[in-house]
Amino acid sequence: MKAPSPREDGRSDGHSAQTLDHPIPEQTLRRVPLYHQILAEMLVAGEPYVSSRHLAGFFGIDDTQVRKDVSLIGYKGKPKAGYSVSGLKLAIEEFLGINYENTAILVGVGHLGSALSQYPGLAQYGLRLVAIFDNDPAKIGSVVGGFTVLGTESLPRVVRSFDIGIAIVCVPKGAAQEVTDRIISLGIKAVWNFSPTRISVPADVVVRNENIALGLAILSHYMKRQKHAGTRPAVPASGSPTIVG
Amino acid sequence: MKAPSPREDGRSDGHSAQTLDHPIPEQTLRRVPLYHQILAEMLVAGEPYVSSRHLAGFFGIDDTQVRKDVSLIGYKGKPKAGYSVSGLKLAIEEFLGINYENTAILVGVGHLGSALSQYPGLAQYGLRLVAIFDNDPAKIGSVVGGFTVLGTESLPRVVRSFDIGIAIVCVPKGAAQEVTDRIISLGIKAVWNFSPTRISVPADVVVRNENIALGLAILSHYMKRQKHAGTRPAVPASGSPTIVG
DNA sequence: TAGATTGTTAATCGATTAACAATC
DNA sequence: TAGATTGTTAATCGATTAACAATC
Repeated sequence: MKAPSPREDGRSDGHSAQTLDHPIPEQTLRRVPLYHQILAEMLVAGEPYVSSRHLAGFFGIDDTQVRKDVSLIGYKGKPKAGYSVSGLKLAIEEFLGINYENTAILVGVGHLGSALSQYPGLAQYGLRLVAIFDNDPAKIGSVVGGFTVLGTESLPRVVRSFDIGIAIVCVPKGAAQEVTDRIISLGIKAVWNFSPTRISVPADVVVRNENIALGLAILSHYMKRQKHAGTRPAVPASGSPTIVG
Repeated sequence: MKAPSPREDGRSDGHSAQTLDHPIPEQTLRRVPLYHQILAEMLVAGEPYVSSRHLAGFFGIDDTQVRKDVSLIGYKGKPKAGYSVSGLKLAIEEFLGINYENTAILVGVGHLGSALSQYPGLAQYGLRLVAIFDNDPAKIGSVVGGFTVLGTESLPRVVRSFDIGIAIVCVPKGAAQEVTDRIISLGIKAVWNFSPTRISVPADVVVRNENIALGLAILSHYMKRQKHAGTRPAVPASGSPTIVG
């Protein structure tokens, strides 16, 4: 198997469009959506202000870390009061770009694709699903989550008419790269890949390879360690929470 | 909203059981499952050896990084030849604990729970799903992915009879903490949480909070940056791939 | 005002990368 | 053997945490 050589063929399998310059640390980018989640719950609970210390407590991190992250996204708090919950939440949304509505299509209406097409979290983060596709004649024409499943021959027409920004790929392993190449040839610049394999894209396209099973592998390792840890004396009250992406 | 105080109440929302000592860097733990995925594909392709340089190429990282990671999991390569694909793959499986069969239950048979109960990737990583549960009378008794949906009153019986290790939680936001507490009271020590909220667990329980929408937030930020990056001259051939968990 | 909290600079810590001897 | 590749120690880089002045 040949490894991709991004320097030669201009393809990469990461957020290559981002790597041109790095003003925002990757770790900050991982934490910010977590803050957003807490802030959304606080807003519902009607809490007007939150301190960096309080926010840090949810993740077992240092409060300086929170202040630095907030500073990086360009939001200012009030000394003594803390951060405005609604203000910081909005600033994060602006920073992440989740209040711009992004139109999306989904390709591959299997179990996972079907679940995603009905997942309320997508709309919550500004994603508007416009159409779903499959190449199985038995599925084409059926209705899933309010969408009529279209055949892949309709891809060019739909992508052009709706100015689609994101393609969600949920096809089987063997079809993932081929489907992705085809979608990209239609002009789509962002791919959210849920197929159980990594895909490569040209340097001007953003891709995020999700792999649900990878999370299981990490969980599995911690379970194994925990079993063995039981044989050693436990150190009480020293376990602080860890964020594991 | 009150932040959890792990030092006081012994609860945390991370892999607290792991934080007692840290022999393995968190970043290594994130990369190792990615290596495994590539090695699995290479094994199918019949390639006997792989060099650290080749493996590193898939992720745009330094080959020294790969050698250090491999060294941390305790596997040895052959100078000049590289690593045995099957040997390293097996060593990773041993290290992650994914060749020990873990029995699991799944609670909450909504769209996502239903998709997960039929996801072939679970078995691939050593997870054996034993039963699925819901509290909706309309779902109880129906068959999803080969499992008859059980009512939650059957939880104690099933957990005890099958020595269940992992609970996969796919219930709505409002029910997640309550369901988790109940499961833990039955003796389960690992929770894989797919509900769209963070859950807290006692220090001796391992939890992994997955949130599909967080990935979308990160992708969204990169898309936004990419749009703006178009106004600056692009630096060609410098974009190396980035792993974004 | 006094006290609490932000924002930022400096110090520490950990992770990545470079250098290179050991090995086949 | 010569050349390629591992394994590991040292140097660099980046991220976290500590310290503290500024602010309300």
